[in-house]
Amino acid sequence: MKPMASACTNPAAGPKLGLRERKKIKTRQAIRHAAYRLFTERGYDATPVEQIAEAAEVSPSTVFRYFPTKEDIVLTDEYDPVLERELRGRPKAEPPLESVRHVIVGTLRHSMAQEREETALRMKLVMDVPAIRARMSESTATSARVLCSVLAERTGRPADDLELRVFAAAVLGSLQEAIFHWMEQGQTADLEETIDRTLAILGRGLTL
Amino acid sequence: MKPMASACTNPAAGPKLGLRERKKIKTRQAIRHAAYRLFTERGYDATPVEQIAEAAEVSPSTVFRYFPTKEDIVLTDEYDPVLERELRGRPKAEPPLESVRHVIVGTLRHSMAQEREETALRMKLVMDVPAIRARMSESTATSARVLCSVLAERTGRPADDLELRVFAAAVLGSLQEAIFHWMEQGQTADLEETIDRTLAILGRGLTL
Amino acid sequence: MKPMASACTNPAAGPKLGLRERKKIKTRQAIRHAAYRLFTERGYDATPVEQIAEAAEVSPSTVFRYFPTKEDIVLTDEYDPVLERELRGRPKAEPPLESVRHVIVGTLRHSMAQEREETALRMKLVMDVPAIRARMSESTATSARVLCSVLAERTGRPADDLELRVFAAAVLGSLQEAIFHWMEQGQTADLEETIDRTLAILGRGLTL
Amino acid sequence: MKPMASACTNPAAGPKLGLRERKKIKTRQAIRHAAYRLFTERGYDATPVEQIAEAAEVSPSTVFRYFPTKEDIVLTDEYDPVLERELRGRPKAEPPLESVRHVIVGTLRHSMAQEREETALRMKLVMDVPAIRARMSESTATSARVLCSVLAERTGRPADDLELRVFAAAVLGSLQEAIFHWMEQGQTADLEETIDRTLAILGRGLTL
DNA sequence: ACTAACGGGACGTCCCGTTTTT
DNA sequence: AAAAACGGGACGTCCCGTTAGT
Repeated sequence: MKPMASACTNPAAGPKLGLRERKKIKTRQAIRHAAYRLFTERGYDATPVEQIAEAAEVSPSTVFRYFPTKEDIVLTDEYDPVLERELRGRPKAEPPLESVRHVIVGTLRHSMAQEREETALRMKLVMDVPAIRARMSESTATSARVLCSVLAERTGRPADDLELRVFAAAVLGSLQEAIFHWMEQGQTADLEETIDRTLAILGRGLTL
Repeated sequence: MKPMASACTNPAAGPKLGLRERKKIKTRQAIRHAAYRLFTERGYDATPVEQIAEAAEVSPSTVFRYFPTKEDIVLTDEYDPVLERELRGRPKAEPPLESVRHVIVGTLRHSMAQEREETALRMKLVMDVPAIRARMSESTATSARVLCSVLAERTGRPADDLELRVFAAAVLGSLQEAIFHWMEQGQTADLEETIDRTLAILGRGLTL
Repeated sequence: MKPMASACTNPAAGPKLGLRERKKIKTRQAIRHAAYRLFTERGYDATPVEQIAEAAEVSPSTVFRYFPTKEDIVLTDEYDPVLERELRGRPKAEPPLESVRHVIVGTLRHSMAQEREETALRMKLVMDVPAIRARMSESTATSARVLCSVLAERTGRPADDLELRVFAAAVLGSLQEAIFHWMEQGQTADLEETIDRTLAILGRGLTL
Repeated sequence: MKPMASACTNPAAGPKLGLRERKKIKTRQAIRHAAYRLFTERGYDATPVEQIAEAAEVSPSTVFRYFPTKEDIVLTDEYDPVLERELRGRPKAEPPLESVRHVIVGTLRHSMAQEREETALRMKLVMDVPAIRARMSESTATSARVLCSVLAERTGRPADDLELRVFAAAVLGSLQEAIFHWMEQGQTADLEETIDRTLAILGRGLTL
């Protein structure tokens, strides 16, 4: 579940990390931030990696060392482990859709509070840049697998059960659509409420 | 709705087309066939447009005129108009999910009958080649818009109604997943039945 | 047999070639000449393709269109067909070693007369630049195959006959060594005589 | 003379080496083995040094310290000193070609007995991978120099005598060709006999 | 009109030398 | 002293728009 939020790679997180580790995290963020800024200013396709490197004050090689491709600058995040952990933390008896709802809403709320700017830009990029939107589907697929595996465990079904996979695909696909919808409305609506409505639609069965 | 089938661009289809038109369609198919063959032999990324052109006995420029990008060779099809027409042809009173089911199953049955080879390869490519799978999401998005617009008309809702969009996203996302599932099972199951089950899951409401 | 001479790609050769063809040959030569000049001035490794392109007044892309790799600028030539033709032109009854001698000496004489500068530089590059010397062995292998096939025909043996292949390998290997030897002597000796001696050594049987 | 055999760097060989020395040799072998395995699995060009390092459980820097370049992993061996020693060990009066025959056959027999697997893979790599085959010629050139110097001593000629160099070039070139021939025949023939025949051809004088 | 050739630029890979941590 | 990370630069591939020949 990385739809739209970046992982919380707070450099001050653990005091256990060596200087090296901390520096790496800082570099990673520097690159991402520089990229986001430039993407906003002049667009994704019009921003060569070289300029990102320059803005982040690293060499292009370094950018590629951190992010295998340019798209990964936007897409790589560390959310799936979070998703997995949070989901496992929900009570076993809770209806799956309800668990998902809690986790999503919670995560999103956190993102919007901590890194509103960046989260919003990320959403915008996913919406607007075809190359990124395209790559996004890979991310979603990964999250879908994670979701499946957690639900498989909880329900005792095999992880490649059709129903499980349909569940995951429908939920994640719809959530992305919900976010797009919300953004196209100018972000005027209440995002959480939009998500609630979306999942409710899925829960009640698709009729119109 | 192009998930996995190519449009029926049979050059002998309509006797109405002028010689020029028919030649164009033939070229288009020659390129596509050459591309498919090469993609199968050596992989998508390892096949430059130039080789496709060579195999199809046209110039790279020509490939380029027929398909704006390489990915479009795989993805461009002419299905959405078909989808739209078929959907409109369903009785107004029919539940939307049922209409979709009819259209999808019908289309797929036709594809598998007429162009089994190519349809299968196409599915395989969509599953296996990241770049294509990625672009696929664009296709799906387009189909989603078409689906929305038809349903909007039928239900009298606005085309950007949240519920409509969630409906479309959930249905199309799940269908793709269903097809992947079916392929991973070695295509042993009955595809139509798999689709029926998938849509039934969505219709009854997502519970596990 | 491209050991050290470049093919005679005289642009004025055939009056039959269209403007397009002639221009291509000119471009090819322009690139080669520019490269040779720069290699001489500042060394092979120290000359990036970009500078070659600049000097030849074409774009780097064009350089790569003409020569798949930088090494090919030095190594690609069109000599094997010449070798083959000339060899076939020799009387069937002539001892093979004698035929080879004639062809080599003749070709070399021609190169040295027509393009002395370039031939010499080429030899020097093959001697001095490891990467080129390395690639040279590929060239030699190709020539060896050509030589084998001609001799196979003449003698009625299969082309992969051990004796044939040993013949070709020994001859071509020794010739290269002879040329290196001649160059290291400061090109003071008579090259043709050096070659004669070399082949005589092979002909009489390796003893010391 | 490293045509195809790796030096016997058995870590348990000499009890004289200090612990440190032995560890170095082990690392060297670990890297080489890892590299060989990966080259076999996925090809030479497709295996970055970084992966080799990973597989050998050392850092890329370390690989780099042991082997100046990637190609050296395959090519660096310690055979020339062996060649030299063995050659010097042959009786002075023995015809040079006979001495060479003895040494080559002996060495090869040993390699095939002790490290058949690795020797075979090495031969295969030299045949199949252009980059390695190319670098091989460097090796051969070095061996040729060694061969020349030994023969120079024995015959009292200068080391850069044309005849000496032709001798060495012809012998080593032909030997490689013989090995290729033998491999292409599916390694069915007797390798030693093939070598005997090859040197006999050279000894009797090149006629067909 | 059609097609070949070119330009220009981005991408991503690799290599190897240098600087920084550990 | 060993390693990790970085810098810098070259290479070669690809794409797609433009120009120029046939």
